[in-house]
Amino acid sequence: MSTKDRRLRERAEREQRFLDKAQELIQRDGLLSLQMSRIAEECDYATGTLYQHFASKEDLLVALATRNSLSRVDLFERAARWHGPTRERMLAIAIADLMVIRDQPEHFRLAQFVWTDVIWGAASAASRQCSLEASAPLAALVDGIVLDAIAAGDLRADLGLPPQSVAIGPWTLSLGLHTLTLAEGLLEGRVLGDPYRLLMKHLHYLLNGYGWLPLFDPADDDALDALTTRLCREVFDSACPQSSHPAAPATLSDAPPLPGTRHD
Amino acid sequence: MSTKDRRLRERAEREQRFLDKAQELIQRDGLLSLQMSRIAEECDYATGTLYQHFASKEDLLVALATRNSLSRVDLFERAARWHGPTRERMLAIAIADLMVIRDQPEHFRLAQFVWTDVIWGAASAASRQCSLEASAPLAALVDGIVLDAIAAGDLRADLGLPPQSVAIGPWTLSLGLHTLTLAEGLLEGRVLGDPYRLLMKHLHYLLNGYGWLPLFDPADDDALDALTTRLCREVFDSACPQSSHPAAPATLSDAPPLPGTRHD
DNA sequence: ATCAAATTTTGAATCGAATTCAAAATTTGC
DNA sequence: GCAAATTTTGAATTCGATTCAAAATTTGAT
Repeated sequence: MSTKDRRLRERAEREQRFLDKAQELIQRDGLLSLQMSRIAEECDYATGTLYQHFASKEDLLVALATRNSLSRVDLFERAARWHGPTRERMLAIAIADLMVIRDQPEHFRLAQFVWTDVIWGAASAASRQCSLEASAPLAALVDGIVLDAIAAGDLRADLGLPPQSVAIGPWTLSLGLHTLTLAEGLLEGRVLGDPYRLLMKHLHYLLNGYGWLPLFDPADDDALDALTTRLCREVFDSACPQSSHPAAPATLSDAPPLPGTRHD
Repeated sequence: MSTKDRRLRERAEREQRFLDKAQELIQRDGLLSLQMSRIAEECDYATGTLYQHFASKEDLLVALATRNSLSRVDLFERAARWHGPTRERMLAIAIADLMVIRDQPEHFRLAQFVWTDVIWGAASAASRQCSLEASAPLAALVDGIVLDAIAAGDLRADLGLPPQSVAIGPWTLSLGLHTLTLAEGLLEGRVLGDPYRLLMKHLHYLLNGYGWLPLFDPADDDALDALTTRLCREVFDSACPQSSHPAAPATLSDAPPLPGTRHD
């Protein structure tokens, strides 16, 4: 029954085109002004057709965020499967995150918005489920690094945390800092640079706290930058997020402090 | 000119009543269904009057979030001014945060929503400025703890981070974990309990990573709970967030792992 | 106390955008 | 080639934020 297959495929393709267009419109006009009718119109479909794919705007946003996260699996896989010390593989995951923020800040903004109670709660259970399932492979990659680290003796087995929970630490640190950096808007312009070196520093301190070998002294800025740059190159063949901008790679001390806001 | 004063006071009072009502409606019907006209109506004012105080719904939300954060200053002050080891004072700040989440999860949900690019970006510059200023005192309290720690020799002075940036670490860790916990919705029901013990654990590992004395081994669950409980009691005269629920204070190992989703 | 100007309040009207749904078009099965 | 089933269409509906002209109130001067 190839006809049925074809229709299914065409339908899936159309869904992707809708998502592509949504992404494009968000990029162009911002998340705030995204209109369902505009998405449909620019794809040469009626509004109602769009609603055959996504039950609501929230569902579309969740689907887009889900697709975005899937598009990063290969980047994360590269980090996780890299043949290097377990600690450096975990760092590479964080760097992958930074690269995504550098290249597609919209992706993070969308994710941030979607995790919000208002959107997440308004999306259908099916969308949510789908989103959670899609992210399982990513989580598994990170968990795998932790397991390898324990197996290799780089990390104590008795941290009092299951491996998945260890991975939560670096993850929440990144999530929190990205949130502050983008939301505060005080760091705008110089998007990458200091806040992300700050993240790497805190990350090293956290890993040191776990006793994840080999320990590293993040106070040595030159060594920190060298390590980050090396990982970018060796793992991703990519320029380091920090040095990709013409901004201060040399000056370290005149970094303006992060904004002094409390979230709650 | 007392007449003018009175009018100003009455106006300020009315603004507070609007915010009170907004809070009440959010509590009752959720952030999603908050309606401007409803707020005005239930305060026995016309919609237009509400708009004399807040130029837009976004501005009202930012104002409410700002007020919420101000309402927590005394809690944070208690933690910061407590006479105890600097490390425990920093922990107390995190515990204060946990107590707020326990008692007013809506406050965090609102803050999370407001920091979102969509809302933050749509609010007036004045609202944003006001919000940032309001949070400066909170930030200063935390920074003070870091300074005290360095002065007391509990913390190296050469972490390679200005004091404000050290404070960012615990803060982002908390922010990130709260975000995951509330947004994922997978931990619903048993709101406090494991995820927040997890936070305390990671926090200790991070502080250990900084070398913040005295070091503490978070793998010892009993000691961890004892410390947290003691701080709740001594600093806040309050029940510990973790044990305030009838849920498992004894069982530790059967904790379900946190959800395995990646944010971006 | 009284009046005109200035200010504030009112809430119905406007407007924008998500969502629906009956009619039109297309596809399917025979 | 045709009737039933499915899909698409986009104008109509609906909801809710925002506006604004008219009504009410307050002010300041006499």
